[in-house]
Amino acid sequence: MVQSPVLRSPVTASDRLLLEIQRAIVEGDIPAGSKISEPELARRFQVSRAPLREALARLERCHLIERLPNVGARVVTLSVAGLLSLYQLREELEGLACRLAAAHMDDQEIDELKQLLEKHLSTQRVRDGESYYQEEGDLDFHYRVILGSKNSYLINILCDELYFLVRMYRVQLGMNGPRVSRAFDEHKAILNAIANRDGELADLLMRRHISASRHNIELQLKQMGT
Amino acid sequence: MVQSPVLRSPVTASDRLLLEIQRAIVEGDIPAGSKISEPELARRFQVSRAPLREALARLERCHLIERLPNVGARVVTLSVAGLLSLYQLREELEGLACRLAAAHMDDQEIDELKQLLEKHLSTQRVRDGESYYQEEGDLDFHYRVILGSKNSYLINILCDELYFLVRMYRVQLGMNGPRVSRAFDEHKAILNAIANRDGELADLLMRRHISASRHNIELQLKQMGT
DNA sequence: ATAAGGCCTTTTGTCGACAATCTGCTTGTT
DNA sequence: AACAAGCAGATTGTCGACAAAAGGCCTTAT
Repeated sequence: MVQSPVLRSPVTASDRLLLEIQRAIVEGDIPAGSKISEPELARRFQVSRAPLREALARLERCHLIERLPNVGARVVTLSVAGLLSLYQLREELEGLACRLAAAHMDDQEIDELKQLLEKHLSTQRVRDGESYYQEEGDLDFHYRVILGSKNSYLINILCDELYFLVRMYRVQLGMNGPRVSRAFDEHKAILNAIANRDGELADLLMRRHISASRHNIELQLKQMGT
Repeated sequence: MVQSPVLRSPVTASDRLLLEIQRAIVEGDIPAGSKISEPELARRFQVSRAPLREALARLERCHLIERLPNVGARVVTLSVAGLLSLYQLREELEGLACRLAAAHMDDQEIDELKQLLEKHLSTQRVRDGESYYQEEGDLDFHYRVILGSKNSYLINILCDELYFLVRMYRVQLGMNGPRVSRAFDEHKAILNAIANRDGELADLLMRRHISASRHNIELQLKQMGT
């Protein structure tokens, strides 16, 4: 089984490029919707175009850029329609992941996940309402559950192909509302269901959790619009 | 909205390569599990390694090959576990696609799909039990429904990333049983549900349809094993 | 004034060669 | 005889340059 591209440490130049450009796009350092100039990026990162193009191919794979033949690449634009499509998928896929995780995670993995949540709780109390938790911690929990499904295709789609786009929406729309503590409780409920081997319940709770998260971002979007 | 890589006619050398190698792998012309030699393929298709590597990157994207840094690419191996994972996902995703299609397909699209089924029926009657229907026609129906969902991420995952692997399993395990006519009836029932705007029912029927198809292939696999 | 057409510049796609890394074998040692 | 170290061959990753295509700009005709 091949390891996830995002987890393995960068061994090659294009690996390093991928991580750097990924971060730059997610953080908005390279603005959404902007054209990508291969010569410019090659100069900026001090590499030839060969590894750069390899990295661009992988960026396309995680939906951060769009390429047209003989025209070039462009950073994706964020939209309400895109957000809805994305979260629609996440609801379905992460729901499935929960059902599978309840069946396939062993007791040790569940224990480790419990400990992770406890760590989140303390972190959250120390710097309550901090966006760090929302950005990394939340996704970390989801990450673990997805890995627990043991379905390699599901893992690949969620962790490699959609993960960064989700982060991009969150970062660029400034997710830092009061949903943090609520999200934590929801995580705990989901994990309980998994620990009880109640896949159906975990599925349902995860769908609600993601649905609530989507609502939250939609609100943020409309708030910005007015 | 960027057009599907598999639909657009090949404009560049790597496009052409992708199609040719895709076919070769799906049909077993390049055997499952075999190592991919870049120099060899480059000679075989009369191109340099640059477009070849571009094509390989896209082949990895649709799960037909697996690459390791500094080691190279290898055609995927087919396994029961892989098949189950794949069909698990399809059930979920194509179920969702049906629900969305019932909501988003317009009357004209539904009419066209009805005509497609009629065409399948006549084709099936003429050369009944032919594998052509099973290979192309069935996937064609699924294809249309997926496109009808209007969810670009869902379309991308199913039509670009999983489609060819599904075909590979079917072709290499020789799907040509008596399921053909039954599958046709199931398609008709699904389409009816969509036409009636009954997304829930379409979802349920599609899940059953795929589940039955999975059972069929599993049977074939076990039959080969004994 | 506007629209069509052709040039020019820039960008993308492809090529062949070089550098870095891995694989398998030989060789030497315990 | 078994195992480790090192070497040779081949393969992958990267580079710089060339070819082909797209987009912009100017000219020209209506």
